[in-house]
Amino acid sequence: MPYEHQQIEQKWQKFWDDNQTFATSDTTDKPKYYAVDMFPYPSGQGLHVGHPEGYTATDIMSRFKRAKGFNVLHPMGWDAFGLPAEQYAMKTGHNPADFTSQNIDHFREQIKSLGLSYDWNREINTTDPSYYKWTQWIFEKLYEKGLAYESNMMVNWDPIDRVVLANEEVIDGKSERSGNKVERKALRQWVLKITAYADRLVDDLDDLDWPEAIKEQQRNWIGRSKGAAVFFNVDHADAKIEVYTTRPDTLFGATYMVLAPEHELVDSIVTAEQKQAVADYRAAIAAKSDLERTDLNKDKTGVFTGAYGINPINGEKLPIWIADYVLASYGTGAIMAVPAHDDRDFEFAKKFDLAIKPVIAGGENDDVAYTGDGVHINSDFLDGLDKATAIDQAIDWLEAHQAGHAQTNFRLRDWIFSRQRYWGEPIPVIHWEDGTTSLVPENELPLLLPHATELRPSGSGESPLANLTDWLEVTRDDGVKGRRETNTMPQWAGSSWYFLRYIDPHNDHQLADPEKLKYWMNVDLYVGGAEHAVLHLLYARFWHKFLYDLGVVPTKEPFQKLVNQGMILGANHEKMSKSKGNVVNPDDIVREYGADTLRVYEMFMGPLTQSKPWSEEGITGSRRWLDRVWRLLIDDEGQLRDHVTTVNPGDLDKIYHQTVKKVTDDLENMRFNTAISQMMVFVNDAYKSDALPVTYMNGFIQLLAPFAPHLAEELWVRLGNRESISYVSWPTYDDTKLVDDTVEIIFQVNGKVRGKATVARDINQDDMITAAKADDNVQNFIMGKTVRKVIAIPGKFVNIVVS
RNA sequence: GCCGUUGUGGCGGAAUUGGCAGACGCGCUGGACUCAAAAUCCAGUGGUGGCAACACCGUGUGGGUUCGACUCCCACCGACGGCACCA
Repeated sequence: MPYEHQQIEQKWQKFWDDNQTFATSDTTDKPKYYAVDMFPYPSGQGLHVGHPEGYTATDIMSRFKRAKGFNVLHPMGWDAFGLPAEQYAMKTGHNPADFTSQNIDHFREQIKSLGLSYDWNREINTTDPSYYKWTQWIFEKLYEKGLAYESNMMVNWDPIDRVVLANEEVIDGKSERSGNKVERKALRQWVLKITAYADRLVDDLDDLDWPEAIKEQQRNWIGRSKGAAVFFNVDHADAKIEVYTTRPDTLFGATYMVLAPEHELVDSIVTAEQKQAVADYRAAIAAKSDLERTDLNKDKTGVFTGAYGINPINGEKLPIWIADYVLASYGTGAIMAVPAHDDRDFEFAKKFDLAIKPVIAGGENDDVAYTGDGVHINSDFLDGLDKATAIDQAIDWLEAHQAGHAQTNFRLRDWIFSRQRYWGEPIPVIHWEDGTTSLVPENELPLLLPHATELRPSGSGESPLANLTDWLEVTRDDGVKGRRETNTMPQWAGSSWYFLRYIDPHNDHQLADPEKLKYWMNVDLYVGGAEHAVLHLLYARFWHKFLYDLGVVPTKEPFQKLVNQGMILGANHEKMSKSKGNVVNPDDIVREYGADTLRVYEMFMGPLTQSKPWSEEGITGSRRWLDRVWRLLIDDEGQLRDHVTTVNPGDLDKIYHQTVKKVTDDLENMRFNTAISQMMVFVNDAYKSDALPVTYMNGFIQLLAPFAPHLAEELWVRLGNRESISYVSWPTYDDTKLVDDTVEIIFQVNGKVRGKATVARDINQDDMITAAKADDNVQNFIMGKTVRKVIAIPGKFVNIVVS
């Protein structure tokens, strides 16, 4: 009887369901292990072959840890708010809730067909009111703590989808999602003060077991920079300009100043003669998109305001310019320019013929700014100092003369949290006609998203909720009328805390029980794509730290260990896409080869973290191996083969114990590909053996079970064991079985292998050297030469150095 | 431009601490089984030379350290990802 994957996989999936094999208890004295997948957006496309990769990895770890005696929490859920559903609803006239629910059913069915050991009792859905009640609750807490505020902001506006995008969602001036060109537009927005947590978000990265690349991306994104604020008086005016600089040591080299065109002081300092030029320049800048101001335009522009600033350190008059290479949104929107030692200032100074004054020795070349370290010159009390010392002394001087102070700045901006969309969590706020704003009372949460049969753009830039009058308009007991907030939350909201809800998914009076949170947090393993390096992972860390400050969660960080799975590419080494025709549908693979084959193949392709191309031959190879495992134990009639026996002739002792050790070690380190290859070696050896000791076969099937759980359950029973392998304790190995009495040592001459010999394991150095010198081929290479040195490592090799 | 990752047979990849490069799989070649084929089982398979023993070359390139380097150091080249006037 051949290996019939369909029948076997259905049988065991039903068994796990019927027996609630993977339902997780909160009350146990076992150590815990919490493994989470980045939950998917249930798109209409269904599952992609990339999904099972990460899911299989966490599933293998979960099954392994169960067998190792851990209480494992391994849940799944749906990140189900999002723009595609809204767009589809607008097109078809359906409600997003209805087909989102269909999509979820489809996703769940597909995921279940992969044999993943989720506790489905804990399934969560961000669009479920009992879930988003708590998303809204967190928002209210942020509001109460002053971390959620309204602001008129220049936002990234997608004019076609009519949505506001976060900076992170804009790539090369286009919407990451729609590809539409993004414009600047001023809109009232809800903003979360993530910058209040900037320092902690940088500092706490150090203790996390995350890929260095991701940590570095977050550090760069937050962009902490240390420098100084310096105050410049404006000549003949009652105004003071504050600039930010990381190089206060070059203050003596400042030759001009620049304000961002939007800077609030521009109007008050501009001279009559320059008024028109400045107005023209600002008008020209306002018409430009962000893309045109940055990426497309490397050529510097600007105009002189006619005003002068006074350098506090030496009283020099510096012309004040406006230029768009200075950003209003960073620092104070004003800089002191030191063209001798800053590339951008240098370029600007060259173009507009401004003075260049070196204050650091080392810049011999007049064609570029010298940005390196060196001895300070032309700098009065800083002369002769190096960069670090000069920075410290300059700051001391500024502080002593009330002309400035040390200052830390961040690139990170506050998080624009509102979207002009229907299909998101309603922001639980009411704007009253008396001008006040209030939260929806906590006991009235969740504020339900009203059911809408037909979604239409409001046309005003507001979300479609603005059309739903019944929902929109409210009246207070005292007769004052109000209007609900029509903005909804971004998709990042629900995904910023979902891993907490799995811990206590049905709690209706708390986000989650603190005792349960204390037991389960942190997440021990979090697996997902690297595309979430700064978006989701930064927001989730921010909310988590906020909840930590509130005392809601017991840990400072949510995810102790993060692993990014690599991408599965098409067979042509390119990213899978419909247009390239290289998409592989997991349903087809599961049907034709089975979920176990898909799992084994995706884990065997290469290291989890690496991108690797799909191969049709590869998947058949994995299937062939599972067939081989089946045939090793089961004969053509479907009976256990006779050579599976209780006697042990000993020929598999070493390879069996080696395999247990290697697979165990590899699993601890998530090296799934090499674990599988070791099991292949074992099977190859087992095929050559006349007798297969049943204890070894049991142990091998246990090693296989995390990878190919259905097949393993089936063979486990056929080997005469009681049903269900999931909680049988993991096999152990015997160190003494790993070593032979004899070892093969190699003989080298000048580091090249010239011979080998099998010798007793405990041979001493002298005997090894004697054996080496006696070797015929070694003789050929040392004869007639002087032996300079002999290196002998017992049990490994002898190296004879001759000349 | 800056930051990060990475480079090994025809292909995916292994080599955990500086110690036999290429485990395992795919592909290919040969053999067994078969009327034949497929499937399966067994064996071989980095390149060059040689009947062979074996020799020489070989981990992106060029140098270096070392008895010994895929592994460590320096310089460079290519691929991928991120950031990109952040003062």
